[in-house]
Amino acid sequence: MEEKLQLKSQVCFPIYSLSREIINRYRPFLDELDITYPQYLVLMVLWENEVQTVNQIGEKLNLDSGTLTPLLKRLEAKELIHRCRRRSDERVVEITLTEKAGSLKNKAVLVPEKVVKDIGLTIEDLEDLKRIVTKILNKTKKSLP
Amino acid sequence: MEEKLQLKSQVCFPIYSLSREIINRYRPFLDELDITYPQYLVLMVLWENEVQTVNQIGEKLNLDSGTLTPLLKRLEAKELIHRCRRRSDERVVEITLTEKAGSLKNKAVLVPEKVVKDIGLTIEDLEDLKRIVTKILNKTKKSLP
DNA sequence: CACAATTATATTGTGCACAATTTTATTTCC
DNA sequence: GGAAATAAAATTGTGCACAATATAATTGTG
Repeated sequence: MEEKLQLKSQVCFPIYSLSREIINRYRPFLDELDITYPQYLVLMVLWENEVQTVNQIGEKLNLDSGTLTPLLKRLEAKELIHRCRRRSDERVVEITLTEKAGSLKNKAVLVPEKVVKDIGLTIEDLEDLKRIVTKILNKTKKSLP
Repeated sequence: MEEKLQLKSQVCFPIYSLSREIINRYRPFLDELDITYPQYLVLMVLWENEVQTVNQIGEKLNLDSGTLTPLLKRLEAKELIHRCRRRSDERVVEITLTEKAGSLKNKAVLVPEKVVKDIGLTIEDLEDLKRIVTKILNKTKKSLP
């Protein structure tokens, strides 16, 4: 019993720890762009497809409206997005990028490689990590109720 | 540039995503014990060593007092820990487990394997994941300023 | 011994996450 | 066409994370 409860034998703790650690490494670079990591993720989703509903963004990031609504309002306050209800269905809020967000993209694209270099990760590290994490993420989705 | 900014080519997003996913899988089991995942981590640290200061807990979990102080007060309110200033140095708050926390341990020890089974992870998944995540965590620590 | 520097924790403020509930709009089905 | 069911966001409330600052005790130094 003792062994099972030791932090070092836990599976989730290293992942939880690494997730926070990497986000902390992103912080100084994202501070320069005046955005947070979750805001950066939302912008990435939008850079891939410039018009999306709150729901569509939420599905891609696994975040609900309770998280997204205030986050999107902050992005709107920074003038990086517009929030506008769809004329044909007023329940839906469509999110679009502003020009300011477009010009941010040039700087944003450089951030991940800066972080990787900063930490000192190799291509092998990244590929190993991504392969196993993606594999397990797929299992978590398949095993849903 | 397009490719670099796609969510699927990001390193951190899968880890951030997996971390939240696993914590969500822990939730139903931890709900039965009436604790959260971060509270569970603090208890694990204490089950390894029954008397520790706030600082010692923070070092093991990489959490600061801004996070730990309110969390520890909630654990105290649940009567799982005691908080007591050290007589010989009043700056230090020593955290000790209550008997109630001791009896929780028997149930807590079973949680991780339930989660692993629930998701459908194999021993190989776990070992692969832990090996690469730990390797990268070590790099992040070595590369600190 | 006094006082500056250090140490340990607490406080404050912002921003996620997520559950539960509410609001408003749209469909569906008699 | 109107009530019930459904759908999309928003709201509310709790609990982390983390930066910045404050508070209080201890230690080091002249």
